[in-house]
Amino acid sequence: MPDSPSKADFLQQWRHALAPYNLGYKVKLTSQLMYRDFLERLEPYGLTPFHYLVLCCLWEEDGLSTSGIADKLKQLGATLTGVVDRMERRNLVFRERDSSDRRIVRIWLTEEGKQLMHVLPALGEATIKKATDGIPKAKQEAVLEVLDQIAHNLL
Amino acid sequence: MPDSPSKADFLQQWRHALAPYNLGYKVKLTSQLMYRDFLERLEPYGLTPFHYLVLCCLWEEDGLSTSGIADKLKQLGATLTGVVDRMERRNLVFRERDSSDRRIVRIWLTEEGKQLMHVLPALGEATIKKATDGIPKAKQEAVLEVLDQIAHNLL
DNA sequence: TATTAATAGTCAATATATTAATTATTTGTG
DNA sequence: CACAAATAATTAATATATTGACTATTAATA
Repeated sequence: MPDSPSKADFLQQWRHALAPYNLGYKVKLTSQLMYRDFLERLEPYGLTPFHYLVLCCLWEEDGLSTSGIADKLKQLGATLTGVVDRMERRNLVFRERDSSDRRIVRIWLTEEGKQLMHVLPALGEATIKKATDGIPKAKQEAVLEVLDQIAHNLL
Repeated sequence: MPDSPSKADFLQQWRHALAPYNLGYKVKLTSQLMYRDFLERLEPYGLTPFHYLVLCCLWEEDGLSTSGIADKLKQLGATLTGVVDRMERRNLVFRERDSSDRRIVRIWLTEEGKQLMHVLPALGEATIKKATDGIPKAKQEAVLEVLDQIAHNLL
């Protein structure tokens, strides 16, 4: 005889909360799979998806502070420090202390960082296109709304 | 004068592909926020969300191989090695070589690992409940479907 | 059966993430 | 003004993740 029926019943009752059926796991996996696909597309440029997120912020407003980027992306400052370190080494950005408030470090795009604006968004779009292939536009919109609502609920 | 209008227009055209508006970023953020919330609930037990995922697999079928768990969760074997190391140190599971095929390492629940089945799913549900507060059930179901479709498209 | 293939797992190097501690600077208040 | 509190950024320690290399074992095949 396999496991007693009570255990299977118990697990079935909690199915919505158990991996690999629950929302948390599915969101995590989706995030990971999109990360993998995008990382592969960025590979020829020696960039990572996180570099892209930071570049997006700076394309919109160059010279943001470390915490300004962190706020915009809902990331922790400590994470940004490491990412900006590697972006600086990769010659995408450089740091500069704010002269009027020397606690603040401002991040500026290099010429290369600026020029990538004309290349990278198309790569991001390619990942999104592959991911959402066959999913009706209305459903895609609904998902974006739900994700915004979840973020709002947890922030 | 601020930036030339052409740059703003250019970015507006790519809005759906740019952080923090694009699908990839929103999925990543949602994943991170649910991770943070769940991690906090697991803190009294000294566990992480990843430990929970592995435990879910083993509650359903104890004695899975490392790659069996990796397959079920779509994770890489190399990642599982580290996670199982820490779960073993935490006394949640133990490893055993398969006697008929000595390449295979089977992962077994300890008594503590088994007992947590009666505690942890409620914590996972609490995170999901907080995350999906105010979102109609139909919309939640639609999102789960879309996430499955995306995973299918990228796997 | 002697080798070659393939498979299972681990290890090493690097890049996110999180928390907690630390430094430098500025603000607020008595 | 002096000094405590708040803020910005970094560092350290630990835990995911990814790729590529490596070991041990088993399967496949000439």
